[in-house]
Amino acid sequence: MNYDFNQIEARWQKYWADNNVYKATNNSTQPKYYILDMFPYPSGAGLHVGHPLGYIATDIYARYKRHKGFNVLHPQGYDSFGLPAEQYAIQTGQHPAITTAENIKRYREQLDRMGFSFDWNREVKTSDPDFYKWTQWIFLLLFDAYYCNTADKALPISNLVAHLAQKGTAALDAVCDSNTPELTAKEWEQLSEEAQQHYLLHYRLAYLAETEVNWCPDLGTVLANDEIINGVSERGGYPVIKKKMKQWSMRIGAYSERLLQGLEHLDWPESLKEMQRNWIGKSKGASVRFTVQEHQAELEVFTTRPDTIFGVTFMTLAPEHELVAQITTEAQAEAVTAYVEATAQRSERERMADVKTISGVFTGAYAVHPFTGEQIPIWIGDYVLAGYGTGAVMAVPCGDQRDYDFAKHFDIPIKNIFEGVDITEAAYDEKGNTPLTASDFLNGLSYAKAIEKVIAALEAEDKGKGTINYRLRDAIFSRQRYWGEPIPIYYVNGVPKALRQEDLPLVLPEVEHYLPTPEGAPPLGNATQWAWDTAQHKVVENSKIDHITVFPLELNTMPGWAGSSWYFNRYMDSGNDQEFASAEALDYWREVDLYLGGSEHATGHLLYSRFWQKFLFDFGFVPVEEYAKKLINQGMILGTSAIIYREKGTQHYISKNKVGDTAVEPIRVDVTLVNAQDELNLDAVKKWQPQFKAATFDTENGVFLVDHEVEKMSKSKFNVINPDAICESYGADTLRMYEMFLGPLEQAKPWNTAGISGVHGFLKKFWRLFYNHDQCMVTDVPAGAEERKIVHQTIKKVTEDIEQFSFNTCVSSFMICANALTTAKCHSREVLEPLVVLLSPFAPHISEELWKALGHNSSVTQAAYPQFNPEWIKEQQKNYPVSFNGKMRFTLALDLALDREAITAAVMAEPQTQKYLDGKPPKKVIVVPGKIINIVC
RNA sequence: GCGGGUGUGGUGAAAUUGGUAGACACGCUAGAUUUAGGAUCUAGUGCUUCACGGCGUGGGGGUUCGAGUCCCUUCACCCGCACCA
Repeated sequence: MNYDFNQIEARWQKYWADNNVYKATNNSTQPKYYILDMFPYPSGAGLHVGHPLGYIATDIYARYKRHKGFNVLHPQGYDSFGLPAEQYAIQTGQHPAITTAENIKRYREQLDRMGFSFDWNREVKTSDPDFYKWTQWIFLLLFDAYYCNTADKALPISNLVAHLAQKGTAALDAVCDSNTPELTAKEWEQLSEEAQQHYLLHYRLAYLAETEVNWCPDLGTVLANDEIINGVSERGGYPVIKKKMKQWSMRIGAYSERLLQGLEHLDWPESLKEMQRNWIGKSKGASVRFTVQEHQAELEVFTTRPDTIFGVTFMTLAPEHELVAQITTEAQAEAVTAYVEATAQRSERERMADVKTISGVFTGAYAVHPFTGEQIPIWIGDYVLAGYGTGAVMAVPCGDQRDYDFAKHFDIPIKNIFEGVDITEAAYDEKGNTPLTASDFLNGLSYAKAIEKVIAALEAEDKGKGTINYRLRDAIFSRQRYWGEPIPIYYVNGVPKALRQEDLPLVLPEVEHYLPTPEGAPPLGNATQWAWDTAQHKVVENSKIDHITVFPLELNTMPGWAGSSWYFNRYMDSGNDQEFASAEALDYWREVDLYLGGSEHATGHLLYSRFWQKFLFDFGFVPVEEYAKKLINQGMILGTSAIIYREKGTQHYISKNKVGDTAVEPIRVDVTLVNAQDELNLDAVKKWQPQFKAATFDTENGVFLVDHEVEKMSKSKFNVINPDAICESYGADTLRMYEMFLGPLEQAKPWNTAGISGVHGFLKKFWRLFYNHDQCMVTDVPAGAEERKIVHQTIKKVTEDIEQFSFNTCVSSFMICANALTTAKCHSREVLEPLVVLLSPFAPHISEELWKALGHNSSVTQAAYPQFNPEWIKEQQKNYPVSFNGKMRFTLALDLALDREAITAAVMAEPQTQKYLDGKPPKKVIVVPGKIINIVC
């Protein structure tokens, strides 16, 4: 019987599915272990070889943990709401649900082909109403909550209402919008019901507000900060501009400190934790209030350097700052309006591109210095960001380079407050011990002391206070899209009202067009039929007009990260239609023990999901505040694109080495059209795309050579390698082991199939330890000492390496072991049996088959993990001959040893050693296992 | 600019965490076997030298009996953030 992987793999995959082998139970006497992959978005391109890398790693670990006696939860699902399916719908009219279902089917086939041990009974899809019912439910929970700083947790909004009714905003310490007016209890009572509801929006954790948003005109939607990369949209790379819009937001800022503190105890990659810390961007400083001359207004600024307050020579406001219109003098009005408009029209990208150009305009207004009473001119400049701090800065040109440059550019005076420091060329921005001068009561003080003193003074005079500022901004939660969760809100006279829990899910309605309505409403405005009626809770049939006009529904949908912010809890109890998961299930599984996914989610999904988890924890719905104990980022598998050169403006292509000085442009061609020698298949390329039909090719030595570039694997770059093809020619077990063998899990690496034959050869060699053609080779003859040793070494090494997720070295260990047993012609059951179990997490199909060859009737999945036997090792080590060869050197007569401590003990017990030491204890014993021993006296 | 990371043969990479650097695999060379093979097996393969030997973990310096590993310095590349007051 030869190693017929295709037949073996298909058979065992069917067996596992038919027998529900990997079903996890929610109660077990075994310890639990929850292993999770970041679930994929099912794209139309299907899986490429990069996707399974993480799934293979978690699958190995899951299977290992099962052997070790754990009740393992290893689920999989789909993040199935998203842009590509919707854009396909816009182009073709095909409902995104159909596209998505097709893609999921394809994904599932590909995943099954690789032999993963997922518990598919628990599959989730974020676009499934049974799932998004609970996404909507959590949204309403957030809508119905505010953040109480006193309790340092989220509380029901009813608590806030009670407080307002009793004391107004007095003694209220809660997170709210910066423009929230203060109220007395009486004023609160006098507000109309509507006004009260509007007022509460300042506090709700899911709230509706007029905010500055990132608007992407080409996508026709707003985007969150993490969805913008280098000033353009993450999806599609379209320009993004700032715009004021009424949008739903999530008050994630309320959790800034807890999100920051929570990182301390997480076993996550340091780089990723650092990214989150930077994103949260905590900075300590002070807020200072400046009064504006001839206006009632006060100008509040945030500064990390309140010690430099006597160096202030001007103020700068962001062009979007709300005071701009109010304080600008008539003389300056024209210039200011022009500047504000010009800034608004610049895209985020343009604004980022020329940070060097200094621009700004004087408002004509003056602020009053809180200590000196001096007049300070108020300017506008786009180097001040509207979204950070208060959108206004006190400019200290002597201590801040940007203020310095601005002052120089506009000829604003610069006042030096640093003793003995030369600022004729640049600002002095070090936080050193340089004493302050010309700073009244701060004179002579260093940085730290001055900050302390000035904050005390500000607080004493009620002109400011010590404060902490976070860069983290509230997350915009509305998207003007069709293919997302409907927001379960309706409006009564413009006041947002929550749907009742029994009205959920608010099912996504059918629409004829997936684009915004002619009136500019989001795509849901096209819906003529909602399965929901506001007042009577009846199904509305063709009567949208009445109800929608009376009680319009929210037409925005939720962003892509809504469903992924809590899905890990759903797997614990995915079939539950009463709760998002039962308390019992949540108590049993608690949290994800191992989470694996890419680092690109650092400031998106991984931050939002921590936020939602903390919120659910505050309300007692989940038992733990952090949902992922340990997280590993797998490195991306990169593709190698094939590049050919086209002479500019022609259809003439030139082989790689003949390009020379010719002006050419690089064109990507499909990598599958290129052979291992970098030669392009010219016939195939002419058929591949019409533009090559009439092309001419300048070859060298009769062949056309291509150039390469290593980059992200993507359909648009024609460099995608499909795992199905690898499975077809080598089998899933080879693919699994080869992907692990490629290099360390965390490292990014280009895909190449150069080494795959080595791994495949190992499996064939391993097979031949059991079968020689039709003859089963397994014997009951005991193995020799050498063979036992190598097997025990392999058990020890592989087990240790799995625990450290060092799967590439595991594969090497298996190869070494197989080579040794082959050379020794050892077919002893005694050593083959533990090896099969050891190998089964990596190559489950072949292991099942060989387990059967050993005479077992059950699946290898149920087998106990082989134990490294220290007793046996000790027994062996008694026989290690040790020879003394010189003053400080011993050589052990073995090629490899197992345990450094054991060898040290053995050597110390040697009479030769005792003689050498002459009764004195050694200073240090240095052992290189199996090799050399040095004893230092 | 700030933060994080990586530099080891022709290639992917190991290195028991301070202990024979290059395990294992690809590739390459030679040979065996086979009708043939992208099959299997054997031997060799860091550089240099006919050889003894010498040199080797981006460069320079240091600590140590001993450094790829620790410290200082410098260079190169990758990733993230970036007018954050």
